[in-house]
Amino acid sequence: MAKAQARGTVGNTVDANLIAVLAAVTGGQPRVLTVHGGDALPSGPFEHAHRSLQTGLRIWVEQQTGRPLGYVEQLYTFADRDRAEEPAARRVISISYLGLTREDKPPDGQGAGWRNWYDYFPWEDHRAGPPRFIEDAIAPQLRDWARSAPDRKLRAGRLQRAAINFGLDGFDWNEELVLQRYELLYEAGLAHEALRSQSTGEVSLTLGRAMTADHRRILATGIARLRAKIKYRPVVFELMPATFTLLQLQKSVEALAGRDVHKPNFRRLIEQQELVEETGATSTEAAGRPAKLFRFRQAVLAERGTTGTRLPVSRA
Amino acid sequence: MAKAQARGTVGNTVDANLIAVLAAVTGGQPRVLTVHGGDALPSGPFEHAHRSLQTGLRIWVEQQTGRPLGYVEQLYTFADRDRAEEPAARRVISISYLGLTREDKPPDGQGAGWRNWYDYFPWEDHRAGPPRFIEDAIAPQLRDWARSAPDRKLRAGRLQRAAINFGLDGFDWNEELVLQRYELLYEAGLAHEALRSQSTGEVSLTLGRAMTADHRRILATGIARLRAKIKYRPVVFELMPATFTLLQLQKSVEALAGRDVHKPNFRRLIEQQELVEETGATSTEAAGRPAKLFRFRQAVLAERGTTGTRLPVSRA
DNA sequence: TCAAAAGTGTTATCCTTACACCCATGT
DNA sequence: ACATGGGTGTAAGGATAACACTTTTGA
Repeated sequence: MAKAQARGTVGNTVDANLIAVLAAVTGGQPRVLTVHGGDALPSGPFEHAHRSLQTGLRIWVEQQTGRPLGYVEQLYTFADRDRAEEPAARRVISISYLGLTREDKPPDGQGAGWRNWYDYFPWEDHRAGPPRFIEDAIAPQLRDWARSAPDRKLRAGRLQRAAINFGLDGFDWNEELVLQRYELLYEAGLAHEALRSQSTGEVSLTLGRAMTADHRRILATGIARLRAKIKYRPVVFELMPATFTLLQLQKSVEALAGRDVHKPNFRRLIEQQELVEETGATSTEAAGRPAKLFRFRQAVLAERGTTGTRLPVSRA
Repeated sequence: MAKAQARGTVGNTVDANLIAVLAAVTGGQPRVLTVHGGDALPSGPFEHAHRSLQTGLRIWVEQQTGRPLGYVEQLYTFADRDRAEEPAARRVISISYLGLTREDKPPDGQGAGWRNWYDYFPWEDHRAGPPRFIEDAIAPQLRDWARSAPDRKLRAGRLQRAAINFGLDGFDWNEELVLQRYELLYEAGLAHEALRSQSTGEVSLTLGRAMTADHRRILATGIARLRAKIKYRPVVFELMPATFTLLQLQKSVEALAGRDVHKPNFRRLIEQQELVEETGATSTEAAGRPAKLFRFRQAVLAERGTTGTRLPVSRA
């Protein structure tokens, strides 16, 4: 039965590369772990000694960051030659993962550090409403690009894609379309990573920091996955300290989703779903009335195979 | 920046294998394409000549089945040694895909053929209510397995997992937990593919046909993904002929989801979402009053980046 | 006339979202 | 007093699921 796998494989071996989008939330901001002085995701080769891809990844990340890896899920595997920088004498397959941690201590040397992920995707942060530069700077450039299409139909298609993805012309903003937006900007020539080296090395405030190779695409994939996931799986808690107030929890969700949430309804939703339990203690860290401290009810992971954290978005 | 990728890769090359879950719906039954006389999924090596993983997969599947591949999405990549059959002198990475087609003509030779996927997962078909053998045969075996756990806590955990996954003890059936159910049976020693060769070669009517290597796990992953996806993306139409009646559409959805749907509400939901448009023609194929023929409104793919086909399930 | 399928009308219920408001604490 | 955050009540609107019923065809 395994004959087909043996046939024709000679000379077609590849290198397998593991690459991680490691996310945390600190100070109300979503962060991603970068290495090599920033702008590269941690990665390393999959070795024969590794029992599985995930264990290989864990080993690598722990070596590079000095921190154990908690929740991990696979993102995507690719081997496209399109965007490779080198002519590639040998073929490389990249298997990407999303990991969630708490940014409790600074990562070990080697240029590793945490970075606000909106540095790379400024247009994704709608917590104070849609950033003005979407209408002012991005939309015009996308419309120019649309107009440059050879035929009428293609032009209309491009305009519509821009409108849907960026919430223009009456379309609602959909925070999950992170990857589609990045791909659109890339297609429109507004996100080529090469731009960085050509220019002064300065970073565009509206079009974001570039990253090594196609790491920004992988990061976009990770953010999109996380934004979708927080709505139906209780993964936010992987990013929270052991105890937290409901406002802290809300701020974390908002940081990830990039949009504001309706406070009273958020609290009801969380409590009604019995995702958390009171610790009995209260916090006076923030101004105002002391808040009850909560902890995640680990039991829910066993009780429900499914279940998540719905977001009562604020349409205002 | 690519230094980390170069370091330490020597001697760690692997073979990359592409493997496909190809689904169709015919005669109201969900089918999966198998090769080698059945019980193996089509697969083949990823070659350096392939521009990307997906193109490699398309080439392979088209060779093995003589049919072009339509909608394709990546499922999962794995390299676990756990379930490998051979001691594995060389390491193999398998990248699995889900593809959707129409089973219009029989596939070309080489032992390829379409098989009802419930042959492999009999417990997944709840279209006529939960199969009686879940309570009669599967549940008792799972409870025995739970009882065999060394400590009290583990026993309780196993019982609860069984209940959640198979809809026992008052839990609702959740059709998306296909993979979790298979993994549970596997863990409980009820789904080891090895059983087939040990026994008379006969197939258990309640525990399903076995497949080569870990292909059944991959198939479970594909079914789970498809069942989740039909609820928020209009993918069913990939499996439908150019024109169809609403009942045919409903039957296809039911075949995939493995559960019945409320007819009047399903029709309203589909029409209200404007996923389809009338062709003007009617069909008298089935008994009863002639039904209007519809076609998928291709425009929706452009109009919405998102949107799907909700299921108004029949709780009866 | 009956079976089989196509369709329509309507209702009860729940969930989502929003609005309005009060409470407790520190400065 | 007031700013800041905590917390409760409730109502409008929409979506979901169910029930009851009529219509059109072929056998």
